[in-house]
Amino acid sequence: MDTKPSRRETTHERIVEVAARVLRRNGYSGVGVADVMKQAGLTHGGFYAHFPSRDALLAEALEHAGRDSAALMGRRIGRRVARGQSALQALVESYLSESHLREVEAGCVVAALGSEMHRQTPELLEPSAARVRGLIAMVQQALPAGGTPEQAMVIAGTLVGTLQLARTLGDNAQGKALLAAARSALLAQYDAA
Amino acid sequence: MDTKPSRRETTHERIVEVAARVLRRNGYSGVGVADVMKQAGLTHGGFYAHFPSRDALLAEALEHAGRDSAALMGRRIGRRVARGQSALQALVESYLSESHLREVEAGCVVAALGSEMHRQTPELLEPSAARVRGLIAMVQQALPAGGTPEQAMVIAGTLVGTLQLARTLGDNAQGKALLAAARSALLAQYDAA
DNA sequence: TGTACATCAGTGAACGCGCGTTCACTGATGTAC
DNA sequence: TGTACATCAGTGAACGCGCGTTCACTGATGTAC
Repeated sequence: MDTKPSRRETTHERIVEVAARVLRRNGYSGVGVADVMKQAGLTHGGFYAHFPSRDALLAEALEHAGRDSAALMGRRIGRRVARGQSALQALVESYLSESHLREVEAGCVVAALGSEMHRQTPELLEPSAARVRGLIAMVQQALPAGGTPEQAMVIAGTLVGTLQLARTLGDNAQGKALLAAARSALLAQYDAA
Repeated sequence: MDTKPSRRETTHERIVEVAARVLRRNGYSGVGVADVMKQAGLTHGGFYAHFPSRDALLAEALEHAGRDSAALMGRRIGRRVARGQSALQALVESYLSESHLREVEAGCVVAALGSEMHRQTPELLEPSAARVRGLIAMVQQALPAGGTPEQAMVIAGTLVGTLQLARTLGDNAQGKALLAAARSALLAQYDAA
């Protein structure tokens, strides 16, 4: 059923992909129309043939970034589960990995934007809140049988907060110590094993 | 020993106080020189008699915001301890309170800026990282005897992440449920009682 | 205590720059016959 | 299959605005005698 995407659709998608990475790397206010278009191989004038406004791009970029990082996380979790880890252990160790510490622009959008989300206009707040709900749902799915929504919320908060603090302290012993502390605490408390 | 502060020092302090609030409310990029000066009752031209650059103001504002919110939190914790709560319970319930959910501009600077900190230039990154270490130290002090640095790190991460997610979901049932879930989980796990 | 002058905090206009947005135009794609 | 034309994606110059920063100036504070 999928018809081949038009040139226009391909370009649109490419702009959103670039924006989804820039958004995570630089934050909401760090996404510039001209910069994104340039990275997509275009000139900035054509932007408004694709989006009614910069905010409309950001809203699409948020969704794309959410799907993108969930897919990446899903692949990593899958590999760990195939090696015998529980779903929760795979999630916690993937999320609180040193790769995720470094790969901001491909990583969790909630960790990348968490402290800025509540300040956005409704047009961006709603899709941002949806990313938070999505993260909590992802954690919930990884919980062992009997895991409660409350547990999923707390774990999601711990993942996001710990990753942010670790990124601030840096890709060094201090940051890694934070990740390691949270990994072992979460697994000791919530993993069925 | 303190000599009365000069007019210049009083003004300087007032500018920093305003900036410390604006910084938490609007984020790093939301602090404008003209806006801060206006809120301090001045015109923007005088700014560079007080600070070599906007970044220098932000560095001072970070420190001020850290002391400011630590002092506020300290007072609230003191009142709860006087009523018989443990230090950890007082910290957790103050930090994850609905007041703190709402009072962004007087609240924890790490929660307010967490996801933006790692993107700052060294001049701002270092004072930001110092705020993170300060928060972890504050948690450590509230832990019961035998509490480890690793526990302090995880609790700090959970506090910061949960507050951010709750703020994003809003001052409503969803946000409050997040706070409540984290309060009971943390106390069940780490409070000596 | 009172006056004259030097110092200094703050004013307000101006600057250069980057950004989001608009728009007339161009060159390529694709359709009609 | 080939040509003529319409459609459409992308170009690049220009706009208005806000921002950080500079600077000559003013009015108030405080010191010297």
